[in-house]
Amino acid sequence: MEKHTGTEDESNPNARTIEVLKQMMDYYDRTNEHWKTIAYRKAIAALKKRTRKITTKEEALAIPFIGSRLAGKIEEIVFTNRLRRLENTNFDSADIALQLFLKIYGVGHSQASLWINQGHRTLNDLLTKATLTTNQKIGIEHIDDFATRIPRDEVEHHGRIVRNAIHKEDPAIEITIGGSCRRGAPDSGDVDFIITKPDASMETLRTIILDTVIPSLFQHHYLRHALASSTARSDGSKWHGCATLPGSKIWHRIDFLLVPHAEMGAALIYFTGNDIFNRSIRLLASRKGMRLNQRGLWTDVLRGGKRERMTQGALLESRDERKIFGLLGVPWRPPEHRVC
DNA sequence: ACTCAGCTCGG
DNA sequence: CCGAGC
DNA sequence: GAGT
Repeated sequence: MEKHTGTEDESNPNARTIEVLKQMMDYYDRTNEHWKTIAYRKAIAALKKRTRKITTKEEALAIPFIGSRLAGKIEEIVFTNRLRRLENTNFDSADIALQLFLKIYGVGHSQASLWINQGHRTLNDLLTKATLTTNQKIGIEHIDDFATRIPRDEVEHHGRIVRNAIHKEDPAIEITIGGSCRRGAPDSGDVDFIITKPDASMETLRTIILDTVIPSLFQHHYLRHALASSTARSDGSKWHGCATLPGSKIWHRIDFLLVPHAEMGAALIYFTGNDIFNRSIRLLASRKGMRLNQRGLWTDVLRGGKRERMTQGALLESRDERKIFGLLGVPWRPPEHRVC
C-alpha cells in the first residue's frame, strides 16, 4: 500500500540484476510456474526500490520478498554477470513455439502445450492442421493487431464512437473508460468501457447495450467480432469483442462491462487495476476480515473445509470508490497512482 | 503444509 | 467442470 | 519462490 512515486530510476544501480531476474521470471511465466513468476515479480519490485547496489547474498536476504534462493542468484549475477540456471534453459523450437502460441488471444499454457505436443510449431501449422475454436482462429488471424498498442488519442476516439452510439439510444447511460487509460497511461493494450445507468435495472441496461447499441455498432463497421458475451443463462454483464477505428485495418480488443449503478465504486476499482494493485488491495481486505470483489466490499464470509465460500457476508460499501478505500484504512489513491 | 484475489465466460 | 481472461 |  505504499504510494508509487513514479520515479522509475533508469539508472538504478541494480539494473543489470533486475534485467537478468526478469529473464528468469519470463522463463517461469511461459513454463507455467505461476507462483515462482509472482515471487520473481515481488523480488524485482523490491529491488527496484533500492538506491544502492546489492552485491552480496546477505544484503539481498535482508530485503523483504527476497529469500535465500533469490539472494544466491542475485550474488551470482553481480559476481559473474550471468545466471547459470537461465543459460540451462533450452531455447529450442518447442520453447520458441510456446512463446508464439501464448501470444494468441484465448490460448493459455494448457492449449499451447497441447499443440506443441502434437508437433505444431508455427501459426500456419495451427491454421492447417489443428482443430481451432472460432475465437482461436480470430486470435491467430489478428495476433499482430491485438499486440499493437493503442495511443491515448485513439483510445479517446473509441470513447467518442461508443459514447455517441450509446447516447443516441439513451443519454442517461454513463460511460467510463477504465483500465490503463484511466490510470493515465500514454497507450493501452485494449479499451474497457464501464457502463452504468442510474436508477435502471441491469436487465434494462443489458437490453439496450446488447440488443440495440452493439448491433448498431456492427452495422457501422466499428465492431468486427464478438469474443465473449453475457448469455441469458448467466447474470453476466460483459461483452468482449473487437473493433476498428474508421479508416484503420487494425483490430483492437474492446470490452463493455455493464455495472449496476450501486456497484460503481467497486467496479471502478476492479476495472481500473492495475492487476497487481487489485491483488494487493484484495489481500489487504482479506487480512482485515473483509472481502473485496468487483461488486463491493464485504464482511468476511464463512468458508467450508476446503476453503469454498459458504456465505456471501454482508455488504459494507460498493457505490463509492473513496469509501471503500476508507473502510480498508487505505489513503485515497487516484487512478494514476495505482501502478504497482 | 499451506497461501499467494476472485470472478465470469466458452467449450 | 476446466481453462482462460480480466 | 517467499512468508507464515
